[in-house]
Amino acid sequence: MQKNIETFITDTLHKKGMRMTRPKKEFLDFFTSEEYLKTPQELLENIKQHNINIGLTTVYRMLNYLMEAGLTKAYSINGELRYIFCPPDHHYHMICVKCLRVKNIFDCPVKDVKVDGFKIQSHQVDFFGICDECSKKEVNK
Amino acid sequence: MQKNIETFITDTLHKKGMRMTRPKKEFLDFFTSEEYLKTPQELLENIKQHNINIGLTTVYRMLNYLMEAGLTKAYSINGELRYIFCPPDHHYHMICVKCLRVKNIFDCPVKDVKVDGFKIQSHQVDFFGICDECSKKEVNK
DNA sequence: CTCTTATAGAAAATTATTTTCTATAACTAT
DNA sequence: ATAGTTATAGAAAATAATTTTCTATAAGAG
Repeated sequence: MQKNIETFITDTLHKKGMRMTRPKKEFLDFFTSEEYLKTPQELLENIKQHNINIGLTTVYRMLNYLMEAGLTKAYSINGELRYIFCPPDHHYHMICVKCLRVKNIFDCPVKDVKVDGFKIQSHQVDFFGICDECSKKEVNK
Repeated sequence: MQKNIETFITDTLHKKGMRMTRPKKEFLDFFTSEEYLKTPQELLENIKQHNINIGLTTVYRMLNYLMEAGLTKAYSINGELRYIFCPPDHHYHMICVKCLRVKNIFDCPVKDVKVDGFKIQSHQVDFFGICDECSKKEVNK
């Protein structure tokens, strides 16, 4: 976890009277630098593989908190909810449909416009494709 | 449900050895013309309000089937999975963040391109905003 | 119209998620 | 630093969401 993200999240927590603790840090340390869409279970397992012990409840609580804070996004893939950390100012996702790797894309060309009677408030653009590594693995590219 | 959609889905079902039945038709009749993101429970309730009786299991089975067929999309909103029917050739969604109304937008300006090592295979663009009706209801527009 | 087989839906089983509870640890004020 | 206050972690229990099982029924083929 980059220092600035940790500081940012710690400040956000404090504004709500919440505390930055070891389990939260351990979770964020892993989650904020994870590149793949993961289920809560997978996140816990991955973290435990690093010999770090936190509870599943903490994973759920952090995911809920980060979702509310707009710092995480959930995708329903094959009936499973999978999560990815979203840096504060990201706009696009590039998602590999094979390995579920996600890349954040920051530059946003879309302006505030009115479409078909709707005032645009926010937007998300998600591209689904094959990442370079999965391309290499393909027999029939 | 428009005739052409029903025919299209019936054909798709038959290709898999599945049958078009009264409960499936009742569900599709409602779901394919529903404009708002709904939970499975809500869909069932709405259908029952029309004095039509189908089971929750059928709702889940149809949603799973339509998701697989690419004819439905799920959004995780406030921790709830909400579904919307997607016509075969839609590309964009306009989603009202207040009432969860969804409009399909068909024209797609995005081409097959390679971005940051990813070959784009499909994409989705989801705009979140305030629909015209919710705009009218707002005190502070 | 008959026959074969997918189906609906109730109930049970399973899975995912949230809540409860209490010892512990984080921050505040001394 | 240290003591006091209160949010917290995480296990267990509770709940909610979803899937599976099972069998009478109905769809569609011939």
